[in-house]
Amino acid sequence: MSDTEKPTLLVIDGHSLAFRAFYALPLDSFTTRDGQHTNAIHGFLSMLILLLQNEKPTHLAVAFDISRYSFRTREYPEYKGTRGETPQEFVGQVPLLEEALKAMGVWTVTKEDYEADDILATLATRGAAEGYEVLVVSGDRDAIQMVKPGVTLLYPNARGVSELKRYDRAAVVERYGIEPEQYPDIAALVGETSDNLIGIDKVGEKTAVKWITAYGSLDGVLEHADEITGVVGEKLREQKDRAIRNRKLNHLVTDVDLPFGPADLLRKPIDPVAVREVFDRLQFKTLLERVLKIAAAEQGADFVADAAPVVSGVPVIRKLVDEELGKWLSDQSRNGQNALGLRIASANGQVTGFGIGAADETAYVPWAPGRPDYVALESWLASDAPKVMTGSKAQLKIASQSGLVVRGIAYDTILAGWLLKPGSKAETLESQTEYYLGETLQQSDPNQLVPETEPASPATEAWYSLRLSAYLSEKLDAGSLDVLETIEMPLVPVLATMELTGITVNREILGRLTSSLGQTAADVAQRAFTEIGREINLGSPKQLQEVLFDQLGMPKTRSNKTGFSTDAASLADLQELNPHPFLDLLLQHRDATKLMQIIASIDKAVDAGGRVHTTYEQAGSSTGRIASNDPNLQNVPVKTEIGREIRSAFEAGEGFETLLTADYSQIEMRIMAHLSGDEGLISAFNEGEDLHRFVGARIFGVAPADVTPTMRTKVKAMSYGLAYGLSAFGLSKQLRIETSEAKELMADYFARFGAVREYLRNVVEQAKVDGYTTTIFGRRRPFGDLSSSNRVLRENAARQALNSPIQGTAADILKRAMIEIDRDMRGMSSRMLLQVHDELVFEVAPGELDDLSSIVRTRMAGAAELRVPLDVQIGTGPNWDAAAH
DNA sequence: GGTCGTTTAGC
DNA sequence: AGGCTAAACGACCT
Repeated sequence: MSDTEKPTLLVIDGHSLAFRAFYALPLDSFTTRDGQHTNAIHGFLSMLILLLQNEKPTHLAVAFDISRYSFRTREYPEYKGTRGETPQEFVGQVPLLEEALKAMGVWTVTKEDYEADDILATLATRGAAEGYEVLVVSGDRDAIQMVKPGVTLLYPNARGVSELKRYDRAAVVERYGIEPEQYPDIAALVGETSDNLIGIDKVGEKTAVKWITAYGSLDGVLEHADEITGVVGEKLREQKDRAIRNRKLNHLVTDVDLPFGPADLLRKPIDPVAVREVFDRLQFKTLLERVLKIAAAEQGADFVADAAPVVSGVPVIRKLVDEELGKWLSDQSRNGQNALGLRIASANGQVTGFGIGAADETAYVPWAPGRPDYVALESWLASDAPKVMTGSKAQLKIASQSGLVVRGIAYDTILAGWLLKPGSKAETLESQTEYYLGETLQQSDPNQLVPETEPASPATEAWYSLRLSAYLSEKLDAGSLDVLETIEMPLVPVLATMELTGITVNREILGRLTSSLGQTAADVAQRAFTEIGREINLGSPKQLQEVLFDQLGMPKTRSNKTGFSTDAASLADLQELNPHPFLDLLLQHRDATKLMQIIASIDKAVDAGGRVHTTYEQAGSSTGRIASNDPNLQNVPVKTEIGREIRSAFEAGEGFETLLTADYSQIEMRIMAHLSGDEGLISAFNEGEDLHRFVGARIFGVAPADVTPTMRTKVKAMSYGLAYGLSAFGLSKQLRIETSEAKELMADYFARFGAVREYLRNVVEQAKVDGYTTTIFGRRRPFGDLSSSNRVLRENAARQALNSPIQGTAADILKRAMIEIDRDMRGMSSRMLLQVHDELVFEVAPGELDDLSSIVRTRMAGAAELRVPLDVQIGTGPNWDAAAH
């Protein structure tokens, strides 16, 4: 803005514009994966962004109505009375819109007893008087009266809110044939349906304009009412009170008592971190980019993705040879007291160098195997001197493969960031630097042969890791920091070793299974095609729907986004209502192909040494669990006979005696017993009786010996379902019983185990107050939607909240056990291979079985002090299936 | 080639 | 209208 230009004040009627957007954009295309509708927010923000770009306002505010009641409804209760209930889908969007506006530095203003348009009129009047160029955005026609020199109205056209028509004085005259201040007089005569203001019968815009032009104002028209001839004249005289009332109500107040003036509405800077957070939640990608671009243009390049990197603060990189390095390391770390940032650089799986970051200095040491002068470096790496890394597990593995020992990894910013925000997308050093520090780290672009910009040095990266750790530690609460220090960090080398070790897989077994399954699949498919008289792709839900619902005319199943569900439960329902051989064949085909897929994913991961190496995702889940990928070894089939055959392909490696598996029995139920303090459940576990039998006996009022298998199945489903927030409806579906019976079952359960219900209720209540849940070891999971006005969202959040402490505590417990077991196994040749949520798999070296069994049992059982014992089942055998129990 | 939705394997 | 995952595939868009 140059000195000669006037400041621009932009004021927007929030509700009217958002509401217009709500009806202009299709609800379905603007809904997040969680079911939150966003069409009104999207429409509004995209309009706002255009305004920011085109109008470049210096001052900006969005006014909202507090409720639908104002001084107008007090004077005339029917005012706006024709408006139906505001749709819930809209109401739920308003708080989120306000959040987004806050993140964008936009003032939002309200005033009790007034409508947003009154605030706008007041600000417009004051703004024009104080020398602002005022732009008013409103979807309410009454806003026309605000137009005057210095005040322009931007009014959305019929198509939505993205195109705004400018009404200055001349445009109003051209469109309506009257001056802006005369508009309320016209509207008073004609009436306004949307406000439930009825006008004079037979008087439309044309007549009203003619009269006002002739007599100057509504008062003039009423004074000369006698002179107006014809039926309309009669109506005017008869109904003039309507016009007077309308005029009173459609007059916008221009002197609302506001605690702020135009000057106070100076725009605040856009907060890129907050904007990212809110827009991510809303799943607005394009809008996010547009906002960040505006932020870059307005606020400088500091924190914006495509902006130039900030280099000013990054210390100079020193290249030090060994003796100097040794001194430098000990100086910078104060003899290993202070943590230093570390980045292990590599190419093609080979270490190429080490970046080290201290507070004000950084160093880079290129590395090649076999060079003799790394004594100081290697001794520092192998020492307990604390090191801060970002993504330590992958780097540790590479170092390991290059024969380097790295110890003392005290902090990983990826894990810290995950504990702060579990469940968000996996972070990288680049994304964390940008998100938390607001700076851009140049990364090498693998798609560019000749890079335009030099990627950041590992030394710079190490320095950023160190800075990030300081920032994150400040953000983390004590409990999360404790989880980081005592669980997640010690687990890193344990997982790294497990990944490097891998597990032996017998490919012959897999091969045999694949060919037999392939045979079955082809066979079943042929028979299925015969049944329906044509060949389709059985894997295409779309083609299946055609066959099932069009060709075979079966009853429609549960609907989903692409039509009707064809999942196993739906097909089972169909089989009951409308038996057909095709259904069964289809299920068999699905079964066979699914197993083949799983086998293929394992088989193609077997390395030259006959072992598969999964990668554990330590910082990905929302609850604290570890995930396994590439291949996923946590979903290897087990429930069916063929599944167990697949498991039998996982064998003890050459030179090892046997596999050993150890798992917790009913750990989640035990945690629930502990957390709820339910005496009934606690005694069930303490007596060591079969849990479901014990609970069944209580619920059905019979002796434990008389609990039938049917009763046990029901109780088991019930118990497990509780920790997931299962409803009576869900239980009835699963057990294929009547909802009424499921309800009774739940009532009986809670009658006997009332503390469980009490606990589950409390978890959600407490989470609503705190905004997060906690495991018994202090791991947190945040929840924002527990008070959402959107029912689906709110109830989903409640179920997640009641499950999180249970699932999360179970995850904590096994992680703690793994750390202890790994420590106890030092010096042994046996190895920990796999983790499957409540199970560990080991490879046992000759002669170590007894020792290992005892270590595993002791450490797993002792990983937490609960009010019930932790029961550990151990089994051994030549393969994973045989070692199961 | 990327993203979304559906389905299904495990806990 | 049951929590947490990974993966494959089809469908659709660019």
